[in-house]
Amino acid sequence: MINLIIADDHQLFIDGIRSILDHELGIDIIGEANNGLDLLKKLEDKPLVDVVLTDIRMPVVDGITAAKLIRKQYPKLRILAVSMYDQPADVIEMMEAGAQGYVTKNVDKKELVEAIHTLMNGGRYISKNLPDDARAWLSKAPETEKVPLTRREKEILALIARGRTTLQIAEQLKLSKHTVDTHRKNIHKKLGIKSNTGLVSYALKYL
Amino acid sequence: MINLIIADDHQLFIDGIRSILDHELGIDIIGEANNGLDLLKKLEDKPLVDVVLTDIRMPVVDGITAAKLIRKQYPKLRILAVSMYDQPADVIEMMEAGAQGYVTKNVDKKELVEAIHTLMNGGRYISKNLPDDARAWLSKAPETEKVPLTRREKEILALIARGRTTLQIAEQLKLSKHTVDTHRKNIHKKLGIKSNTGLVSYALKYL
DNA sequence: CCATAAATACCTACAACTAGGTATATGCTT
DNA sequence: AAGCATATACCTAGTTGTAGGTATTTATGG
Repeated sequence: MINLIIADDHQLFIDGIRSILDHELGIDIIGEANNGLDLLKKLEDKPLVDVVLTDIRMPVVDGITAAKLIRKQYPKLRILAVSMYDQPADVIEMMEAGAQGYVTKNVDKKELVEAIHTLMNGGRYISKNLPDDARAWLSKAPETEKVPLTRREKEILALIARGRTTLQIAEQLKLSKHTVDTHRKNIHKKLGIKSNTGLVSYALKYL
Repeated sequence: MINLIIADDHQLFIDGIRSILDHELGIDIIGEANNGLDLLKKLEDKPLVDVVLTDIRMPVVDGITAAKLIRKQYPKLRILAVSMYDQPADVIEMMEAGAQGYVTKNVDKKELVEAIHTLMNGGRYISKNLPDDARAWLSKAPETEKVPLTRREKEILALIARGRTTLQIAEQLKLSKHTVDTHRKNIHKKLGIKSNTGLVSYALKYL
């Protein structure tokens, strides 16, 4: 089940997306927001969100700014921009801000669902009707899954993956157990993983 | 560091092995026993043993019987038979009982150390001076790392590897949390792994 | 049918992890 | 110099895991 949240300043558009995705198996709309700030607030409450579907121009906090903040706070979250604008500059700005996908508001249901699934599978998506200049961004920007862990955090993650306990890591690195604990909590938060067992599978795959 | 324990009813032989391995870097003799029963008792106290070096004919409980029991209780333990007998029947019986290696008592230090290291690296070893009939067993018996986990245990291991907690697993399988707990402890014991993080890496590799 | 293996469930005690804070020092960057 | 990220350390509270038991019921193999 893919949990998503929609942010757009036009309620009618949100309702439209709802009616389109409502009967789509495996996709569940678990929240909506009318601007970027509202979106960020909603994300705090909902730990289960997988994908954010957002407009790029919104009041209070725009979608691009929101994307940048989301990228930092919830790096595991997938961001799909849905916009009226098809200027390459907009697309590129939004993708650089941290979105993994960009579709215009006139895509059909099939392409929207395809984009969502592509994102969930770790891919990126720019809708087919966008100018080549925009779509070219996909090949220009290397698909580096930026793991925003610091050096220390990576070091500690590696030790957790090798089965060390917090206390053992603290001894080995000559740190207080509190410090290691804090690092571990920060890793949990950054990766959106809530347990050490989850960290092990992550580390074995991506480290 | 490889921790090993020697079992032989001739103290002189044990002392001989000690003097041979004493200055071998990376190998530490942490115990000895004079019969199979004694060996099993020693193993209960010493959780760090990697390799058991054992005679096949011993009083009280013989080496073959001991090997069978060890195989069940400590599946991760490597058993190297060291025997005067070079009859293929003896070799095969001991290997079937669960030994991973078999050397005669007249191997030199070099071959003994080689055998130990081969076992530690997951391989099997039958000393070169043994009859071809005996050595042929290696190719006949498929090297299946028997994972002695039951169906239920594998099921639970898989769920642990997916990050589920004991309680979540209990709910999913409609069991008491105590039951899941017991299974988890049995898995720990069988695999010689002491933590769930360790189980995750094991499961991702071998399951 | 009997013995053993497998699966089930409970107990105690302690260790480790999870989740929410706060706070300070340091070094890099603008 | 101010701001930000990083690394460090501590607090409370509650949950989960680890390690040692015991014990009963349900297959299953001989």
